[in-house]
Amino acid sequence: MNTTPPADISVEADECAVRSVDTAKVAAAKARALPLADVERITELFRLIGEPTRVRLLYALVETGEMCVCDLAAVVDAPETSVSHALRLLRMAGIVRTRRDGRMIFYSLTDAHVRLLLDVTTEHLNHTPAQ
Amino acid sequence: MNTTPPADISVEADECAVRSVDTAKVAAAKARALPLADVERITELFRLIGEPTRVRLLYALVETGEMCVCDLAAVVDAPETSVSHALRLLRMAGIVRTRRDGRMIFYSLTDAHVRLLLDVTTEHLNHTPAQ
DNA sequence: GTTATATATGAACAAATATACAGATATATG
DNA sequence: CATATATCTGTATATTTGTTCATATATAAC
Repeated sequence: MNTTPPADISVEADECAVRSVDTAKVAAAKARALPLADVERITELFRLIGEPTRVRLLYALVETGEMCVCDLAAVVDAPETSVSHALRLLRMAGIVRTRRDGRMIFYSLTDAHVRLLLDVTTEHLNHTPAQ
Repeated sequence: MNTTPPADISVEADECAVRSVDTAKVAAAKARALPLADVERITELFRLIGEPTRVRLLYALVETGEMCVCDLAAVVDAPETSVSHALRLLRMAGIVRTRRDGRMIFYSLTDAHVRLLLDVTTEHLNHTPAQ
């Protein structure tokens, strides 16, 4: 390995001199890095799922297909206003969609993507005891 | 309030009376709901991935296998202290693991789970134009 | 031993975010 | 029309969280 190569140390010409040890590896990682736009979309998706109430709302939709706001509020035992705010974030991100029927608005998952993410993760947790 | 319940409306006996429209669906969703411990673990995982620097760090590890802190800092162009803090969160959650070699500490993904999550999502984004 | 390097840790501060309350909108019903 | 219901929206606040700076630890080299 590159355990003792002081010959490999380099200083980049950026504004804030960044040291790197394995220059080739750094260059390769930079070359294959995700475009910023992709990073933002991925981050936004995971950030939105990463909150307890929203996870439970999404999971309820996975299980039931679609539900109205007040029923979702009943499932997660939270005020309808809070649930409405949470659903709005998920809807604006394209994670859930809405269908109006009279006074009620039914929410459902936009596609199978989030369901897959949750399934993969719950499956993984079943095989990985909590640390 | 509870006088003459029109058909399906019900009021639960909880502390903060929660209305529900489709009682059966609510009951089913509650019955199939994730255990709280699972909700917490899933939430924590997605929350940790849901931040731009950490996404980029994880993606760099996906691409290169393992890297030391200063090289990771070079890749994401952030101060080494920030990267160290970010990596600590990922390590405490069991998402990455460390290997010491001399003065340097090499980080890598603990298992294929996060790689799968990122792959599934980037694949999905490729087929879903930004809204 | 001392010095230099690589990383970790603690604390403080600013920015982001979830939550709760009040009020607004939209639809249904009489 | 007026009233009730289901949901939404705006705002304020309290909590969370990322970042930065200073300091500490651990290893290596001298």
